[in-house]
Amino acid sequence: MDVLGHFEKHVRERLSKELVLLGYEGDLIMERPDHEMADFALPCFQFAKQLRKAPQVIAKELCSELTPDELISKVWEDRGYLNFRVNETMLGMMVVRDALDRHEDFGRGDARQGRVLLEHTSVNPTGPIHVGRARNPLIGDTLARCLRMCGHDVSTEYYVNDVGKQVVLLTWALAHLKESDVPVADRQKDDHRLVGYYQVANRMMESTPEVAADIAHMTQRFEAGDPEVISQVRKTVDMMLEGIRQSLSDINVTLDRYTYESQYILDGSARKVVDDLKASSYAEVDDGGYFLNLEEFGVHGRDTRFFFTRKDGTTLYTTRDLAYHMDKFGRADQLINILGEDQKLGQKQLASALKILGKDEAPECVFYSFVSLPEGRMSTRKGVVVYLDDLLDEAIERAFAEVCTRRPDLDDEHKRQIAREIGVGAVRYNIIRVQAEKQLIFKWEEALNFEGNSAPFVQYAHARCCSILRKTADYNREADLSVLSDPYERKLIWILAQFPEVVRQAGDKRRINMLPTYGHELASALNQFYGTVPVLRSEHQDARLCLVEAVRWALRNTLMTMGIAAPEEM
RNA sequence: GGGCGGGUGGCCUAGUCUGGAUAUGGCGGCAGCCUCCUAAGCUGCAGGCCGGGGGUUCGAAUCCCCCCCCGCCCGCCA
Repeated sequence: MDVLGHFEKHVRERLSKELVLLGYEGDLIMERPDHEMADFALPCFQFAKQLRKAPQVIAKELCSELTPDELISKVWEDRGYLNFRVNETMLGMMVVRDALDRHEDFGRGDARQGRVLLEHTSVNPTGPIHVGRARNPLIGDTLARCLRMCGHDVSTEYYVNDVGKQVVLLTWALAHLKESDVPVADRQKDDHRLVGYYQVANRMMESTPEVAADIAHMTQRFEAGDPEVISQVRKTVDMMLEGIRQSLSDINVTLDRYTYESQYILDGSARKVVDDLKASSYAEVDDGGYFLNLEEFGVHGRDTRFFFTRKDGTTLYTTRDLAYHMDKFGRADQLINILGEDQKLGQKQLASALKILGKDEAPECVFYSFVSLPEGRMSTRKGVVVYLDDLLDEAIERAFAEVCTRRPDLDDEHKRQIAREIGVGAVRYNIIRVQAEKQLIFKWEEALNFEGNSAPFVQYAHARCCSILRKTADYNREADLSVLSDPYERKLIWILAQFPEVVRQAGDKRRINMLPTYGHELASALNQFYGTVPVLRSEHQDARLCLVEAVRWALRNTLMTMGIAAPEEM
């Protein structure tokens, strides 16, 4: 158990014992008030009814029984609250020691049972990733890192949509359009080069019936299993996917596995899903197309009919997705999907269908709202987009300019390295820091924010720690930490001590936005300490160096779980 | 029409699950701080009927009901 958790458990145990003596049975709720107020607080209103006493009286009675001990330095009553101050010296010694002993494992939870399969990104390979969709890989990758930090065994997966009209259309475009037919791409990466073909072909399909018929014919050949078309489509998808993979890699996102949708047609598992569903009592037919009646699964109105075959008997996207989920359940104990909010109904229907197929668990979903532009929604098809690659380039370029003015002493390669780490960090941080359900409007000046609540702020605090540590050849890591009693030191220790708990909660609650919030808070406390309390050449130099190194590990580990580099100088 | 999610100072945002003591921070604004460990920093000031209305409660940003605004979804598409 983490150090602060140990303190809290101790307080709870002592409280429970006293409450039993007072005649109270039941749970007790403790709070973490503002640090200036107290460390732990017990609102005694919760006991008033059962004990038939005023909260103030209960608090006073508890207060007189709960004498300070090794872990608790102060207990006092205040308007019905019983407040606690922990023994800050003890907390400081224990938590700094923990960080200095465990380094990159500081904050890491004990190994947990079961394999987690986290599906994220899974964007259609029809164009480069735009910032509207970038929320998906960033939430997914950060959650994966966070869950691993919590002690889970996590593997990540991208479901590649290589079946259907969209990819056939793109394939058709590559075969029938000349380079001169499409606008010149801004960059030579295949995803950017190819998206122009996709956009032009979409317009042609809408305006000229012959093209639409041609593409429809190609789609039929594809679905009939024509090996030539299938291999052509696969080739196109792989080109596009390589570009997407590169973009993901540029923002520190790598996936453990790419699973192609076509696999489930080829291996017959989609067909098996159709057969199994047809055999169920929920299956009905309308004009040759089979659907499930989901009335009793709480899916009402027009959404009740959940089709799983076309009238010609071929499978649908949803059918393949069912086969994919059956496959995933065979490979993991727990499924998590990161999805856009437009997938909610589909996931509900999918969960019902899985139940019909005999699975009693449903995948857990994290939904996010879309990022839009001030002008409205982004669309790859219409070309109304800001691509992730462009945002990233801009961020890195601005960071580079900033590094050049601040650190002219560094060589060019080093400056570029730091600029990359800052640019990537800023982009990741700004998307991750807001709650997933909140709708975002993309604004360049916000996405490129390098001050205040931003990645560079946290990275800078880390670099400051490194800078101090770098200036001392060596120091006594066994120094007496009980001298750390300055208010800024105590505040810093208190926030440092929250780290393991923050990681745990961010993972368990799937609320990764707690990580940037915490990172900012810790960095801010470090900056305040830095500005007020001298470390080098001070009377408590070694103890303070221990604290700085402990904070450095916490900052580094916070940044790492967000997929953001922790530069040693900037 | 139905379903789901958001609404917190000028702008953005934490907290809502698990109700508690003066609602978290940032941006922007104003005023200060670099002979001292990197000023991507620090300090101070101004700015809030937590969308509106009812209810539950000793106590509501948080729970319940109604309403308003914004987003998303409601294809034999993917």
